[in-house]
This record gives sequence, structure tokens and C-alpha cells, in this order.
Amino acid sequence: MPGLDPSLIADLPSFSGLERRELETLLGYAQPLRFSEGATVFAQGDEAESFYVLLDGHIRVVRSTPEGQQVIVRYISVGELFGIAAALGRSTYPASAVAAAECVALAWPNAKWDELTARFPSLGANTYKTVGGRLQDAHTRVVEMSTEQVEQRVAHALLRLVKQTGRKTAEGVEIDFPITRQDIAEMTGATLHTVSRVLQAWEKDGIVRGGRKRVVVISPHRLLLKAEARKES
Amino acid sequence: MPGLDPSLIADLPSFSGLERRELETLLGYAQPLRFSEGATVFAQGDEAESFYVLLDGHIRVVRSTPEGQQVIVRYISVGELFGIAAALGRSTYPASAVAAAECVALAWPNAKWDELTARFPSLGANTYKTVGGRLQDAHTRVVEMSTEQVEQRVAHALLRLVKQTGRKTAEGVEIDFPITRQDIAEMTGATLHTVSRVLQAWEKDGIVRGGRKRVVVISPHRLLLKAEARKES
DNA sequence: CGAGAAATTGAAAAGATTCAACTCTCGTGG
DNA sequence: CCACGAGAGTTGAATCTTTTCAATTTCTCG
Repeated sequence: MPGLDPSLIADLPSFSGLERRELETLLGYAQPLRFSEGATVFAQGDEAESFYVLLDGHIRVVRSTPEGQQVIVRYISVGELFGIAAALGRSTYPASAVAAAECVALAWPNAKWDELTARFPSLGANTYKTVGGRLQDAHTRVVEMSTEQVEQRVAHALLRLVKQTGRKTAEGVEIDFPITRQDIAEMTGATLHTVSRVLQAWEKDGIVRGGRKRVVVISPHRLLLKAEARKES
Repeated sequence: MPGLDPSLIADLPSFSGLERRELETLLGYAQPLRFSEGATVFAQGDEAESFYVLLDGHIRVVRSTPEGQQVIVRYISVGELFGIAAALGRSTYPASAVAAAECVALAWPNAKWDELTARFPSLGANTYKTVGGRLQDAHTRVVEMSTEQVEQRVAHALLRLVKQTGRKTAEGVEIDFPITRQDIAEMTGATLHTVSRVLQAWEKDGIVRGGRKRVVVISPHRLLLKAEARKES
């Protein structure tokens, strides 16, 4: 078996500072996996067996309440680590990971985490920088949920998606995977009805264009105004 | 100068796994500081010069929006690290730290962070476990803000404070530092008016007792019911 | 004791949800 | 190839929670 090609991960921030030989060693422990849209990579509460890096596609990280309501904690894009419960000192996954589109990922056994970070210190350092960034993101979201109303929160959520996964088209910037009103609602703590109304209003204004499981941002600039609007039109 | 006594920090989780001699070395770089109630330890946006461990008192970590609204990100209790921007790969503080009561803390220069974690690996490991825990907490809060209404959020916030800093009294469990309705509002994303009404209702029910800058939880059990209530009484 | 901060409370208004009905879109199978 | 059905989206009306506005009241510290 010819092993995986180091160029797969060589350019990812998570693996920066590693030599080609080290990458090869690392890949020796990795297992490539494919997930079709809607497939569950791991479920909240599961024993954490692996950590992952996303090579292609988009992953939705979801937390469910005891009452069954879902909240989308974040979207993972290509190159990002996910399922890193081991690095956080947890033995079960605190959230579920679902393929938002066709996905390819590499998985390492969690049992190897300590060994790998000991052998490749920059892997640990990079990971913790990632975790630090996510903590900032989470706090930002708490602030948004505390101080903004739905329209602004939806605007911020869309802008984040545009930056993270936007794909330029003739019309504007399109979110690069199927996303429903319900998904946006679960990202912003609103109902799909309210989200629908907000998007509808923006569409009339020519700021976005919607579609079944599609959102195209026509004017990111004007969307930013909506995101920052302290009241008024 | 006789140096600080290792017993100050020997029992704190952040320093577990360190030898007495190592603690002494560590303390050699630390500077003890006192802050009076309301004093600012560091301000959001400041160049991050130090990281801290709290030896006595309570610290409020606050994020402000451009519009001047404040959100309390978390309370730091005795033994916890704070201001660890360095560990998160940030050069400025993402939030302000304010003494919620008379405080004593130790400060280390951030410049020493890399050196110290290199010399004392368990310090790094402990810190990252802390950060991981805080990421979980932040996500939990996002979920609460998304799915619960004000009364439940206030109940959860109080229960967290009780667990973290509760002091048993004849009447019940008292939050161990001065806390206003406004503070609780900033923890829960509500207005002080709504918080006041909620607390007032609970007081009539005998679940809590309020006072100027004081909250005593008389029946944590019944408060927990409020926190979990999916609608109804 | 007085003054300012903190807390309470009623009434009106706003924002979002809930409920309900209806429409549109797309993929599948006859 | 077209019809059908389920999932996705839209939209009006009623309702509800929370905020906003505006007074007051209460407390505590100096």
C-alpha cells in the first residue's frame, strides 16, 4: 500500500512547521474516509475515538438540547480540524458532526493523540491556537446573541459564511453548500419563519437572492450595513 | 527578598504535576498584585502584557460592543487563570477584567509564556485543558441563549454562580460577591428590568431572596426546576 | 441625614414566535 | 416524460415575551 500523499495536508495551518518526513509518518496513522451529504461522522455523547481533518466538503457541528432542539455550533471548512475532544481533555464528543455536503476527511485514533503531540510539538501548538480561536468565536457569538436582534444576527452569520466558504458567481457570492432556512435559524437562535421573512425582505432590496437550499449574497457591502445597523432601515 | 510561598499555588489545578522546586522557580517570575473592588486589571484591546492567576476575590470578564453594551463573558474564581491571551495566540486582550470584589492575583509576563511552558510542560497541558473547558462552557451558553427564555437563562446563570462561588448561610446559598441585577442581565442577555421581575417573582415563591447587590438562593432544587422548565409554572 | 446608586413596577410598544394554510421545487417512479 | 409527493419556503394573523419608557421607592455609604 503506497501511503497517502503528504501534499494532501502539507499546506494546512494545522500541520505547518512539520517536515515532509514527519507528515508522512503522521499520514501513516491516518485513515481516509468519505461521507455523503447528511451522513453523521460522529454523534454527540459518543465515545470519542478519533479526531479528524477535513480534506473536502463541509461539516456541520451540531449540539442538541435534551428537548431535541438543535443548535449549529459552527461549520468546518476544508483544512480545519474537528472532533478534537482529546485535545480538550474530553472522552466523549460534546456535539455531533454531520456532512453538509459530500465530504472527504482523514481520521486519526484518539489513542495516538498524546504520542503524536509529543513527537510533533508544533501539531499541539497549532491545535491549541485553533482552539483559542474557536473560543474567541464562541464568545463573539455569545455577545451577538446578547446584544443584537435577529436581522443583525442573520446578517452576521451570512457574512461569516461568505468569508469562510463563499464562491464567486456572476451574480454575487454564493454559499458553497446546500443550506436551508432552518439551518440559518439554528445558527442564529431564531425560527425558520423569521429567517424566511428577513431573507425575503433582503431579496426585495436586492441584497441577497434565495432559492431552495441556496443563498447568494449579491451585495456583501449592504449586508454589512444590515449587520451593523443600530436600528432603522 | 524572601520569595513567595509555593503553598500559595501548590493545590491549584493549573499547577498540578509540578514539583515544589518548580513552583518556586515559577513564583520567582510572578508579581503579586492587589485590586480593589471595581478596579480594572486589564482592558479589552490592551496590549497583552501578563497572564494571571487569581488568589483571592472574584474577577468579572467583560466584552464590550462598539455601541457600548457590555456582556459578562465569565466570572473567574480563586485558583483560575485569566488573561491568558498568550496561550490563545493573541497579542491583545479580547475582553476586560474587572475586580468584582477585593482581589489578589499573581501576574507573569507574557514574554515568559513560551519559556515557562517549555520548561514545565504540565503547565501548558493544564492550561489547555482549562481552555478546552471554557470552550465547552461558551458553547453551552450559546445553546442556552438560542433555546431558552430569559427566566430559564437567569436560573441557569444563578445555579452556575451558586456552584462556582456559593457560600452557605443560615438561609440558603449566597453568591459570594456583590452582584447587581444589571450584572445578571449582562450575563444572560436580558435587561435589568426583566431580571428584576423574574427575581421578584421567585422571591414571592420563596426560591431566592434579593437585596441590594445581593442574591441568596434559598432553594437550589426549585431553582433547578425553573431552569429546566419547558414552559409552565 | 442626604444623595446617588440600585431596585421595583406599571403601561405601552416592539420584535419574534406560533399556528395555520398555502405554494413552490425537485427528484423519483410509474 | 410527466405526475406526484415530500421537503423547503412563504406568508398572514394572533399571541406572547421582552423591551422600552417613565416614575417611584429603597437602600446604603459617606
